[in-house]
Amino acid sequence: MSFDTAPPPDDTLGRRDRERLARRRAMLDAALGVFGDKGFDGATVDEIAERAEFGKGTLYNYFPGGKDELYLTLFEDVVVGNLHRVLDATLATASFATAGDVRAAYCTFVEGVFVNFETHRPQHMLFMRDGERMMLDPDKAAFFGDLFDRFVERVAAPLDAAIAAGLVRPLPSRPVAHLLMGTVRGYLIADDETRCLPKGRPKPSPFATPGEAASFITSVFFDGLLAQPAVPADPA
Amino acid sequence: MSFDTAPPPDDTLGRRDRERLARRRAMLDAALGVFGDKGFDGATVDEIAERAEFGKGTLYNYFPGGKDELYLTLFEDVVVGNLHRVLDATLATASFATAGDVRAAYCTFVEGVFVNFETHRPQHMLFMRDGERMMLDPDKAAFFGDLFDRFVERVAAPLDAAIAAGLVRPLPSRPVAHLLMGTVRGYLIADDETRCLPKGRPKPSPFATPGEAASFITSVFFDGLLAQPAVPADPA
DNA sequence: ACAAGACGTGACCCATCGGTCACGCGTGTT
DNA sequence: AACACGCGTGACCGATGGGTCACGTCTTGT
Repeated sequence: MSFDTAPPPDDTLGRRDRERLARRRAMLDAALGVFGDKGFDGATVDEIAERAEFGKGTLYNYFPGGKDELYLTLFEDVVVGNLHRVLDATLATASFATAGDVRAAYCTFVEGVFVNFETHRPQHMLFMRDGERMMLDPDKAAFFGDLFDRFVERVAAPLDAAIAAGLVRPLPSRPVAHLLMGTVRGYLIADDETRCLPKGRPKPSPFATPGEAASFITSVFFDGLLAQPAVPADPA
Repeated sequence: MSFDTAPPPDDTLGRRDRERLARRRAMLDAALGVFGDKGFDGATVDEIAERAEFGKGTLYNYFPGGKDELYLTLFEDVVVGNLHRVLDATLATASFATAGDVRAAYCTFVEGVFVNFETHRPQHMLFMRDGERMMLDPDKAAFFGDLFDRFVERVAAPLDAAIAAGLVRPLPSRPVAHLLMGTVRGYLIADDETRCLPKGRPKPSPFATPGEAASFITSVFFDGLLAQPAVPADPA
């Protein structure tokens, strides 16, 4: 597991500063691993320090806020950062001429989220699992709520354009975006729940690739379940 | 907060047995409150015992498995029990003649879940928040996965009928049910996340009543987002 | 009325863990 | 080469909380 967030090391930085940066990264990397494996409450600062191959004191030099600071930093930089980057690479750069374009753009976006999830499962499970727990603390709740809210806003923006162009039904865009993100999240959580099933029960989500799962969700979301209108699904 | 799950006290039981039952209930009730307020890790057995107005030792007499046993019992009896009862009262008794029937039945079901959620927020947050954390332990993961799986199966069954009748597109029913439950869950989680928002940001989900939220989700799910087919939404 | 046992009790035990701090090594400076 | 200081270090501390157990009380059966 490794970051793909940090900006390329800036050559204008002194050696000392670069070393500091590298250590910070190593520590966050280790924290990510431990948090991912054990969850927030299950993780211990000792184990993080050990995995980072530093003394616990050193860790507190770099992150005086301790466990919480590590977690929140990780969350904002890595998890939310990843999601925004997926968004940048898909929805944010899309332009719509037809309803099929909208559908395809959101499908690509959702697929991107799933791929990102596959690649960085631990940090996302961290998000899914412990983010919600943080809601119990009002300060953290505000922090998380704000991050989520900002993200939803960016997901909603292209929808507004599509609605203005008459390509999508005039539903309120923010609730739709909210629902879409909730769906993705709920799907991933529920999927994880059935990952290690007892006996030989058939998995309820038999999608082999993120692409299949994404087009399934997109199909439901954009075309609806009903047979009546027999939507001629626009090939991307 | 109080149970609405326990079967009416059986008169065939001796006084001793009825007392035991009542105490169990009081303990579970207290545990539910504390877990709901503090989360699984945040809750302490002492506080549960105190709120139940019993000694800690007594609590261990009734639940030798301690904290875990309390939590798992609670989860299965209360949370999953509630959901099954909602399902019994809605989907399980519905019969479909038209596509509108299907749509209405699932809308009622989703609304039922939302209403239940409003009424029993703590236990459901317990489910949302800490259920996922339990996945880290393989044994518990099997337990939760199985419960969820069984529930999904029941949600999927009416869909099969609707598909067989040609009312719903021939999508695989279990993944659809899986997705629907994931959506509801994701919606509720995301909604909770924005419940205590900083500043005066507009809430992304402005639905005042469970009914509105449910018909919104149903509309997206059944009619799709696209404007093209202009689905004539069947009034229930 | 007395004995016996069932059951509630909370003080106690000990493991765990987040966080601290006095020490000393190594680096860079004079 | 000697000195000084930044910084890494891990032993240590205090709090917390899950789980136990010897004791007392209250019911029950004789």
